[in-house]
Amino acid sequence: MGRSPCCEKAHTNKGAWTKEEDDRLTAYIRAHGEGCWRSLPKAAGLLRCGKSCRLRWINYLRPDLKRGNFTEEEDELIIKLHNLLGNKWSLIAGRLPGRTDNEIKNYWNTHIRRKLLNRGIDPATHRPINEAAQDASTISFAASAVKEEEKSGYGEKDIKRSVQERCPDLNLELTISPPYQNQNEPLKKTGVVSLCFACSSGLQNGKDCSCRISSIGSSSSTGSSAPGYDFLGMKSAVLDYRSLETK
DNA sequence: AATATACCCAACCGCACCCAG
DNA sequence: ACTGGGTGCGGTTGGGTATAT
Repeated sequence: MGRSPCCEKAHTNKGAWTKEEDDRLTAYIRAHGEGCWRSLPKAAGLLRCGKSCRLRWINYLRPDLKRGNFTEEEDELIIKLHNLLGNKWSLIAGRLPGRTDNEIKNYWNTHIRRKLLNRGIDPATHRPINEAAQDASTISFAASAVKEEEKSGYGEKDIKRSVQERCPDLNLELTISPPYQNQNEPLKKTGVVSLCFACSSGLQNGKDCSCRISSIGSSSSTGSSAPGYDFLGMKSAVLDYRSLETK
């Protein structure tokens, strides 16, 4: 059977958009708003697939887009979010106003990957490359949940549902486990260790480390005795995902 | 100056999810 | 419960541009 194609490919333009097409699309969306992408091309007089129109608008024509280079702060935020979320570019983009998932994905693949590799960090696991190779254990909640479910023999849908059940609407109240804890390194006597991103990525006391002072004597805002980790500037063992809503 | 190579990014493709019927 | 249309997402590709040889 198969699904019907999203558009009549024989009569649609492909490739780069012309100025005229951009103008038509922009004018139409300004007049009628977003949505109904399937019927939009015809209504707007465009020989384009609806998906293509949506992509062009979202990634290029939207007036609230922030063009230009990523700042150092954006870089670090992307790295932190990727460490937590993995390749969930749309979720990451949701935390970077004016940036699109496609833009962030491209930026990750062309700049940040290399940046992390230069730091000796595996961009996939956010752990030092040599150790990431030795131990492929997971670093994110979702990934570890998937791994657990895989062991138990559930299918992909079950896995996703399970993650979703644990994280309804991604309003997750997660306890973030440290991405890596060197077994040979004893915990600080207080038993409460607040790790900055550099440390949690395996660069303890590196030049990017910002927790050398805060790691002593700080405690989790939850008041629990569990170790707290400084993530996204929140010295807490719990990350509230309600602030990570999707677009 | 010409050619090769690397890099960047817009756009495409296929799949999965959501939801109305 | 099932089906199919609409939409969103992530991976990949291809063409343009910059840099190296």
